[in-house]
Amino acid sequence: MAKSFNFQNAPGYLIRRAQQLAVAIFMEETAGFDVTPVQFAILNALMDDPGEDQITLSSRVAFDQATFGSVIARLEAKGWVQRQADPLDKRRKLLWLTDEGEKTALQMKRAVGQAQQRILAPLEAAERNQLHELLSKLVAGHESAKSQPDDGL
Amino acid sequence: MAKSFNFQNAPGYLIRRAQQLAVAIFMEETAGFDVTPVQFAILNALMDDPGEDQITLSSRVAFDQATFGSVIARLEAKGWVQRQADPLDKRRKLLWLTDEGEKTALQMKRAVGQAQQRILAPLEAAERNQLHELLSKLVAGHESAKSQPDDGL
DNA sequence: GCTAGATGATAAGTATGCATATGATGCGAT
DNA sequence: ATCGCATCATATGCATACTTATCATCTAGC
Repeated sequence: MAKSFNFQNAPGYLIRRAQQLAVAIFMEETAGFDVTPVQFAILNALMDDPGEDQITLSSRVAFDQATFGSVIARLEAKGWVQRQADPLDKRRKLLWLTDEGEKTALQMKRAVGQAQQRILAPLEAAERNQLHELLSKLVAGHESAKSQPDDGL
Repeated sequence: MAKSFNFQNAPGYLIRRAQQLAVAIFMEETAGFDVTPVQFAILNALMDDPGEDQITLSSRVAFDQATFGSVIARLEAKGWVQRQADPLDKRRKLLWLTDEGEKTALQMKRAVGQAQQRILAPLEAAERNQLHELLSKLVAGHESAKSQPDDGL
């Protein structure tokens, strides 16, 4: 019937829609904190690894380094993150959570957890596990393919 | 171990990563066409429904209307889309593919199809179907929740 | 017909997301 | 020690995404 590509069934389209939903739900649940998914991921990663440099941290949260600086600047402006030059390598800037940043991040955890629940709400428990495994496999597969140029396709 | 939320296992994080991968693969496969996933979706939708107005079309491709105008402007600048005021309702601008736009969109189809294949490459055939169904259910579930309970679809 | 509210489109502002370039710095080889 | 190259951070530019506001136009209700 349609001479066009049925984009609504394409995985790329479904993934984009899922991403829209996930972000919208995250923003709803964390309304009042003035935080975005990426900003929370950064705060969270900094809780586990304080003093990390921007490059290392940006790769940990799968974020491009170009935008990363401006995101950090916003977190710094909110008083949640501190930036400090590495005395051993002046190219680097190391990052720490402020006390305020850590306190706020911990307060957000409940809302973020509820957002993750709400994202999966339309699925049964078994289906949630399935989706998690499939997405993990998908992401992991492409990540290993990226690092191995001749992985045999 | 970690006092932080394990964001790398959160569905929101996995969906964001999947979206990054999907867009990157799309751009690789369609390199040379100078097109983005959203732009292709618009061209594609216009093939099926020529003469649609921007609001209707933006909801069909799940795109916010504010950005939609600028995307259309880029497609217009490339000579792929024509915009024309609706004589029956001067608020509306109706959209058509140009001959060039239609020709190019058809040429892109193969590359887009290959991108979709590559996105799913890490999964087995059965898993691809599973993922498709789970994402469809997820998206559909949130869409019905968003609309009125008695909207009858 | 006239006006109040709804609707289509655009504008402005913020925040990713990515590619490329640039400057500062570190490091290895000579 | 210095030169060449790699690395970290930043800057620039484009393209989504979303929110709110504004303007023009349409339509309903009277």
